[in-house]
Amino acid sequence: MGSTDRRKRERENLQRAILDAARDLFVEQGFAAVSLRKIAERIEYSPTAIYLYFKDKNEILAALIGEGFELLCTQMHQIQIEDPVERLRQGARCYFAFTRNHPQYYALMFELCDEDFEKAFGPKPESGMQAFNFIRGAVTQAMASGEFRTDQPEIVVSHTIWAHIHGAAALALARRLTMLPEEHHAAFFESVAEASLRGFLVN
Amino acid sequence: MGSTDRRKRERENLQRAILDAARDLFVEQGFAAVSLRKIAERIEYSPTAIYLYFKDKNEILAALIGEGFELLCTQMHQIQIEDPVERLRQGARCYFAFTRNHPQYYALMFELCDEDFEKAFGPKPESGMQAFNFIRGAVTQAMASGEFRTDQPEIVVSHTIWAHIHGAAALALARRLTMLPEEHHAAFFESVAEASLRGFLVN
DNA sequence: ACTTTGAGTTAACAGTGTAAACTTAACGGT
DNA sequence: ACCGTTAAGTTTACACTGTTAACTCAAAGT
Repeated sequence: MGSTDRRKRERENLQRAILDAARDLFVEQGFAAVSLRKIAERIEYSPTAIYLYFKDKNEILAALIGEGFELLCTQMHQIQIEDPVERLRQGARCYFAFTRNHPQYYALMFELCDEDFEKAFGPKPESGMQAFNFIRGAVTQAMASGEFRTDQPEIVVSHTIWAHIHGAAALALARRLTMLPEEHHAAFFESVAEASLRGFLVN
Repeated sequence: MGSTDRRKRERENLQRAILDAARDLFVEQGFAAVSLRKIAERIEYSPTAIYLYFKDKNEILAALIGEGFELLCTQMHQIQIEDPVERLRQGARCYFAFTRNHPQYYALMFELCDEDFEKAFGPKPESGMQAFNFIRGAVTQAMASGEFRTDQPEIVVSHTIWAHIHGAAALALARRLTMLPEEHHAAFFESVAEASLRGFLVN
């Protein structure tokens, strides 16, 4: 036939258009300030047409969050370094680069209330946890190879490192680094990447 | 007279009642989900009465944020330990205790958009920065006494420590610690407090 | 006793998310 | 070539939001 194929393709195109418009508007004006009517106007459809593709406003947010995590995971997985410690360093840099290059996604991904979070991760939690598993894998390996101390459980060490990296990203995103002169920004992120590991290295 | 005094007192009482009702509702339902009408209903006044006491909804949020920082500062200032490193450790514990005991305030204080932030800190920025200055003071002292290495600027070290502590608090608040078994929670926070410092200690 | 003041209310507006009813065009089977 | 069905989209409507303007009314000052 091909005609049903075309319909399906058109459906997916519109869904994509909604997501693109929503993402751009969220970036420009923030999630709360964007109404379905604004999205509808941008894609030149009636507001209620969106409900044929998404259950409600939160669901389109959840879809964008999913995309954000996939994007982050893709970039993380491009890191192929044998040494686990160096891999962690590079992972932190990758994480920071993501928050710098896609602040819009990061804001959506980590400034959410619980319901939205579950909506985003209920269907595919594996994607959201892969960034964290990146850390866990490296920590496990570093402990096995003797580069990391083993006086604390791996899960605690992994969470500690994650907290450090996430904290720096969160402060930067919330524009809480106004006390830090611009010329020290790079040194700060490098310091975070290093300090998050140094406490766990042997000697 | 006394009568004008009573009027003034009544004014302040109602303002307090608005703030209390708003805080409780924000805790229960989140900032976005609370309408002025709900607040008004709880204090048994008409919705527009609130506008006689606050310019708009954001201003009542800003007022609560200010209260939150004052509360945090009060608790921080009760720490009177000479040794700067031990003071930092205790400060981190105090910070975590605050997020545990007043998650409602912490959420308001650190999940805000920029305009709200400026509204909250425009009038009194000193209060908001005092928690950070607590860190700076201790780091400066630790560098002077030789307990901390001095191969990085104090401002970078202070931010790094802040990022670590804030990151742990933010993860806990966003309920991102589901991978961490309950029995490891205390160890995690202690690990964060320790790891945030260990990278900067001499030998 | 009269005016002024200020606290509070009612009514209204523009904008929100969302559901239900309606339209319209394209498809599959006869 | 027609017809019924189905899917896509629109119009209309509702209950709710933050906020402004106009109004009421009791107390205070003179």
